Amino acid sequence: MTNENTGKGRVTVRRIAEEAGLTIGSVSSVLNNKHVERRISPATVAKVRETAARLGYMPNINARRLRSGSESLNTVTLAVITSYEAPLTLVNNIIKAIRTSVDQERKEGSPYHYTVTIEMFPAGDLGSVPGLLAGSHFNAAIITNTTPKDDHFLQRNQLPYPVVLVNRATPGYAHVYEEPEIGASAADMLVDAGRKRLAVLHGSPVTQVIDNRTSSFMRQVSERLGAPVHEIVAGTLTESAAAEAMARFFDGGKRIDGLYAVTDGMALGAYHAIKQAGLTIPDDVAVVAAGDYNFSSLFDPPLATVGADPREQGAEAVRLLLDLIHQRRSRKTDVVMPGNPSPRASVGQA
Amino acid sequence: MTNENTGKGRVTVRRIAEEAGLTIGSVSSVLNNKHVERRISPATVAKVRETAARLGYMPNINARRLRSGSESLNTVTLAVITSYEAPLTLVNNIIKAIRTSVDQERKEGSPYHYTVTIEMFPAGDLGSVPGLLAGSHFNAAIITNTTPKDDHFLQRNQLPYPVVLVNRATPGYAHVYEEPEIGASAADMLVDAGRKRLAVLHGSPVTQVIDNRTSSFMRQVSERLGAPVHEIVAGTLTESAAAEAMARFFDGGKRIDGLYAVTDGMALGAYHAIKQAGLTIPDDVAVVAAGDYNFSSLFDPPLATVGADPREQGAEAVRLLLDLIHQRRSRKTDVVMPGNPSPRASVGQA
DNA sequence: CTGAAAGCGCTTACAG
DNA sequence: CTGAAAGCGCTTACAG
Repeated sequence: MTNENTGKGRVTVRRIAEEAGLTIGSVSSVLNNKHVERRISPATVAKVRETAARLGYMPNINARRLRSGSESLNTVTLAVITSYEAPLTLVNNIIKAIRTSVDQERKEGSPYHYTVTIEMFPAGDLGSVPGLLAGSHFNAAIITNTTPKDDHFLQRNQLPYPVVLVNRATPGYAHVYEEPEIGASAADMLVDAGRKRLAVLHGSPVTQVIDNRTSSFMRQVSERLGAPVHEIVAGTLTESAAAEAMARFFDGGKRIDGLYAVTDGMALGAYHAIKQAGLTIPDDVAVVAAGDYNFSSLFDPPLATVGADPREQGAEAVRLLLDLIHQRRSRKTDVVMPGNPSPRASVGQA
Repeated sequence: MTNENTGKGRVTVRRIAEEAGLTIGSVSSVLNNKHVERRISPATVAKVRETAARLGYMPNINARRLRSGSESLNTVTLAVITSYEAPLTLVNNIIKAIRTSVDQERKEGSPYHYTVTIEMFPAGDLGSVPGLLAGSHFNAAIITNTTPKDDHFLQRNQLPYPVVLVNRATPGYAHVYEEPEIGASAADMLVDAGRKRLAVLHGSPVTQVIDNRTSSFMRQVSERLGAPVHEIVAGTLTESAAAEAMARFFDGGKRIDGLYAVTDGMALGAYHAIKQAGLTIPDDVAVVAAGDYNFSSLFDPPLATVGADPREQGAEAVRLLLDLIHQRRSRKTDVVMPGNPSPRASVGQA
């Protein structure tokens, strides 16, 4: 059952042909199930199959696609690049949007065929993505969930193909990002509801968008109340990490009457901890979040949110990338996604 | 700003060379930023860049990777294939698991480099995935969220490369699937809690796993209570569709005291509708769900679940696929993920 | 039925 | 500084 290919580099059709005493043409025909039309003898077929299996042959996909002609000609490879610490919510929205846009293009008669690859990198190490600098792995990319270190990397190395950065403004690239004053509307919602002792709940990795959401909140609170804001920091951006961080905060005996969570997933964790602490929402603690999921209105009580619509953001990023590819928009285009403040029961509003 | 390439097929280095009066070697060197070491004149550099931009040149990634030598040699392309109607939760878990497994392999000195592509197909039209039959687009695949029609397709056309089917047993392939009696444990939980008027909440697309979850529940209820089960069918498997379907059900004046939702996302929607109807969980309606997310315990009240751990399932699928690739396990391997019944407050348990 | 050869688009030594 | 050529691994006419 074990692969017999030992230390001779990857197995190729040539290797199989040598091993089986045949030509590469015959080998290829059998491997592509063309042996019937090519009238290859059963013995040869069997020998090729046996040898390929024994050596653990895996075709070189690049060679196959290159050779397979017309289809390869119009293939555009799109990469969705994300740090792997970050939630995949945004990536999901991007993938779905690619699907939609590409279907649309095809209906309009576009000759292109798109392939989507996912690349993940450890936050701060964007440079480790293979083919990133050379452009040897994809024709265009949407990059998201970068840290400041990654942003510096992008600024030093202008990538030589169409790129859309989501949620981060770095000179020289096209961007789609959430209006940076999202946090200020959150602050307004809480202050307008008469809340005075406020906290912000955030966590790692601190991407640009998380940082914006946090700092614009703190700035606005300081401006309106002149009071400091508690910073509650979770280990990660997950629901459970948020619940733990909130529980620790309450265990420390601290009290607040208004909370801003930088994602609605974290708000779900916060809801749990608040209720566990015997407090009610919104009477004891009003809660507002920036939105990433699409079901905040189903929370109990329905969660007030201030973020940009993440589906629309994914769609916009894909639209922009395709426009860059087809040279319909400039590489310096910036699209700002407006916040969509939705006061709901969690801040005492219907 | 518009692409000047009109109707002459895709632009290649050759085309740029002709257009600029140069050789393809020079063109390639400039496009790869090798013009300094190759001491190419500034005039030539400018001309190449201008021409490439004007024609809207996009390199053929397959040719680049093929030519770029050693790296291409050991590249294995993995596809994650899913119907695009289905939630991407499982796909996320698979992608994360690939990342983990691949990192692990590299630490152990594997010479392979993995590339991940995502392919989506309209439920029931798996055959539309490019390169699926020929194996010309990837070396191995994890396929999930198939409908019975897709399963028939797979059975008729045995794919000529390693494949792992997730949540569906089709002859001739390796599988990872949830223990099919999940629904029975859900029924037991509700019946043991003294509930008698039960309903199941499900929706489209009806994949094998959704069907299993539903039918094993109905069978077990019928066996233990001898009573019929209400079937509440949502338009899709989303949270909001579930909320709407439940609201319609209650509006119709129907009453139940126990609900089984086939995903926990749907349970979230159901929670909302139940509370809206002025009912309490679990006193009026006990709720249990099969789990796809990882935060059911943060629901209010914490949601009882019966599903297999989706992260573990993703990890297992990837492990199996890599084993098939390296010929360490047989193509007929079946991995059954045991259910993990977690009674929680939503069925009246601590 | 099988072998020998062309060529996909590209990069990179090598020779001038 | 630039041109001409080899060759990545593969598939597919074409000639026997």
